[in-house]
Amino acid sequence: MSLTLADAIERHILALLEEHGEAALQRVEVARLYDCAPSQINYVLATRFTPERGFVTESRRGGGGYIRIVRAGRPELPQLAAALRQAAEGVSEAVAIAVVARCSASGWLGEREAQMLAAMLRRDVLALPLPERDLLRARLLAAALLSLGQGR
Amino acid sequence: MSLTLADAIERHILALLEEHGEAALQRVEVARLYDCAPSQINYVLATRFTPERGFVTESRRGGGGYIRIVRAGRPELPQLAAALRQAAEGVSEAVAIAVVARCSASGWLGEREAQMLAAMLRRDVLALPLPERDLLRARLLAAALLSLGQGR
DNA sequence: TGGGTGTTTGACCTTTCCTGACCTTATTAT
DNA sequence: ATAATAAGGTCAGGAAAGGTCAAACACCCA
Repeated sequence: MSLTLADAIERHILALLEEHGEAALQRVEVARLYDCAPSQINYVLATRFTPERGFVTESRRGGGGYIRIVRAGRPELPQLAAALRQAAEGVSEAVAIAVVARCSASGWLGEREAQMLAAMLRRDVLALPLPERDLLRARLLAAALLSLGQGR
Repeated sequence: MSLTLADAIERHILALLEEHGEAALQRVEVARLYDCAPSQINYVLATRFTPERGFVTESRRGGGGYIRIVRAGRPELPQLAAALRQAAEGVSEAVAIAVVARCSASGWLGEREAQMLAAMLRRDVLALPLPERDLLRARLLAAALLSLGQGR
């Protein structure tokens, strides 16, 4: 049960989250603190603070750059979104419309939100050849539902 | 999170806008106030007070010169959508976010709708190679805004 | 022992910020 | 008129972040 560097950094970030409700950090600083390559921070974010696990990250480059991690709120929608993301075969237009309709009916999506989503997920808007199109649609739907899970 | 010089100047201008409905300033004065190069003001204007974000700037050179910044009126959704669709180069993530923010600020998009759109238009969600990615983003954004324009 | 999974690094890239040298335009003094 | 002066504009370039990706490494476990 060796504590890897990645684990240590994960705890570091979790502690910050616990204490302040959000974790704001500078990549180089954390890297220096743990004496590792800066890209190691990206690895930790990519493997542990993913949307599937209920985290949202935001960052800015350049002078005064930063990385911010926050917890996503309600668990139900993110789970639905995670399921969608794992739909490796992608999501057809018909299925997507059905999902949107169900979310709308149950109150998760407003009338306008549902309409907007449906418009964006159309075949002719995505306009990609078929294996990729359904995959993209799945990613879009997942991103949309996930984003709602984080309140605000 | 470090406030950069550009951020500080942005706030300065926003405060003026908030207070007087417009911001009229002299480039050298502001530069002196923040102890920076005058061209820094142009940088702030070029990156933050753009048409995409709903600002209009006007200026005059020579003696008695000035810079004036005002908020633009409410954008017309169908026209915005048409412009987006015809953007031959596509739409970068930065521009897309700016457009969404502007529509949100002007009341066309609700908070949740803006959040959802921003999440869907991210690079890593679209996940396509670069010429196509920006084109797809343009189509998605246009479809979304247009769908709302229809409902009126 | 060999293959798979997860970790770590380093080289290279993109974005953002900020300045300084040089240019253009308007006003004012001669 | 012309020259001096007083604005603002442009652009290239350097510095300061964070991002990406492939390759090397490490640790299981059949």
